[in-house]
Amino acid sequence: MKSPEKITKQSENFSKWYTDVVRVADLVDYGPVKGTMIIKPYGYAIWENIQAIFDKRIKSKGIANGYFPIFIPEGFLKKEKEHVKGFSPELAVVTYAGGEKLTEKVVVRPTSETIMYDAFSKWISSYRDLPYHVNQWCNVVRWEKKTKPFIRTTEFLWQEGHSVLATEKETDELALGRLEEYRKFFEEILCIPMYVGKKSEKEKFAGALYSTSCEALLKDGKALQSATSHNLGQNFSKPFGIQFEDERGKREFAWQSSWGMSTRTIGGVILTHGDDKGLVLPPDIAPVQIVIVPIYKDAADKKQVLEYIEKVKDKTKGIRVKVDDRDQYSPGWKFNEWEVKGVPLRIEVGPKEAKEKKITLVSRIGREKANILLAGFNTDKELEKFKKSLLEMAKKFVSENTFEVSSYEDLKKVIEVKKGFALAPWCEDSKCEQKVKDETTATTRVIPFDQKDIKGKKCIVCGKEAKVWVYFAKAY
RNA sequence: CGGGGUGUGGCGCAGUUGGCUAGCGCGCAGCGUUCGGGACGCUGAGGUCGGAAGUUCGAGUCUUCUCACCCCGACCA
Repeated sequence: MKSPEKITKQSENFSKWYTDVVRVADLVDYGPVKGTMIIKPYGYAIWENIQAIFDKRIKSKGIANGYFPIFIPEGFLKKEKEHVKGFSPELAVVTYAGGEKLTEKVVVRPTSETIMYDAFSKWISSYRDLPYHVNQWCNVVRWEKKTKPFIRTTEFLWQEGHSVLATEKETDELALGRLEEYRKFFEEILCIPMYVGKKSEKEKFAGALYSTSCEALLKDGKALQSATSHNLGQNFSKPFGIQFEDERGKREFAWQSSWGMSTRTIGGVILTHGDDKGLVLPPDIAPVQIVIVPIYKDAADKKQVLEYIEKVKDKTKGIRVKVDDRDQYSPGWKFNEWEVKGVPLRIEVGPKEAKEKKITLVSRIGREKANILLAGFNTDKELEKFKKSLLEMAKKFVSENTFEVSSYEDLKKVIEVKKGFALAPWCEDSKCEQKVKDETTATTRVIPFDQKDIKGKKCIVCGKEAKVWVYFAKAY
């Protein structure tokens, strides 16, 4: 309804700034159970926009949606031993239901591999059934110790896509293809540049052959794993018995991939574009893309201004535009309100504009006021311009906060002083990775796909021959 | 789980060595004046002070226990 509260400055307390923004912009409220979050209509509208755009992209690849149960027999999780080991500390388990103690405990899904793959084993029997894909939009529950709205919550919303393929090669291609779809989505729609690559053994998904990820560099220098795509190999098809007969009649275990993106993405948007004024939303996902604030003193002005606004609205067909004609708030109050809420463009219309057939256009970034003729105003062009500068700003920030390092001292400096990403030569030994984590709390984020020449480089931790370049950063 | 902190109307807070009708700002409702960068006046509604037990003639205030949340770690696709 109203946002009278001030937002803590980013430089004072970044963490407080974040929680202030999500609350004051009316995105969420805390739920009564620790770590849960109520997504309010304005926040949910952002998610719906993300869903709508990405869902369309999934379907354009010929992948349809399905829905699997939220309850999973506990035994399913146990079939893949790394998977259960990875997830058991954070499971919510139902032991009592319908007034009775359950003979087999039921797990609230933390992810759906197991319940889906049990079903797949019944549905797939021939190479003609492959590739098989299904995507689902749903909620999952992970009982995390430390939570933060959108970034890490006990229950969150996501899409999880699951693919079953015949060969390793196809699975590699699929997994990488899906990751590239995420990367494009983040860059084109959310204006967030991503580092993409492979996860280290230590950081991979529990049960995967390997994992790939999109990592964002946020305003506080931390990394946010924003979407992942895994090659699960035959790790699940074997325990779940997903087998098919190939062209020659030979029975083979299928290859699998899962890929997902969650409401965490909204946290990434806030932490990439937000400023001391509040949210800044990329136009494609903004619930309100343009807000029109009428300005008038008396009834005669009001009539004239509102009539003129109808003409302005003719120029904004097909986009999400809102006219804020609430009388109880002053124009200045409304300006601030919609800035907190991250609306990309604002149009101010008063008697002057109405008379001169003009509008006053103000961007959420920059905020210089442009007094332009209505006839020369093109919404698509303006929103496109906004998007472009948003992405440019984010790209600039990422490149300014990514540093190539050649020594352990440099790495520490980047993590602790400069607060950013460090690209470092690494021997791929998890002991070295662990040492960095123990001493700096930074972890390996991704081994980028585009590897520069590593010949002759030494691992910054142990000094032995380096095998890859890897990004280190503190992670959310 | 370890360290630190906070719980008092919707939000932010004050409340003295225990003392009688628990205050303030914002927000909310009504009326009036305002309206080009968070307007103002008057009137009003709203709280068993996180919970439990105890000490006391008397507890927001003291004691013990407990719960929740926040920050920093640990843990965690």
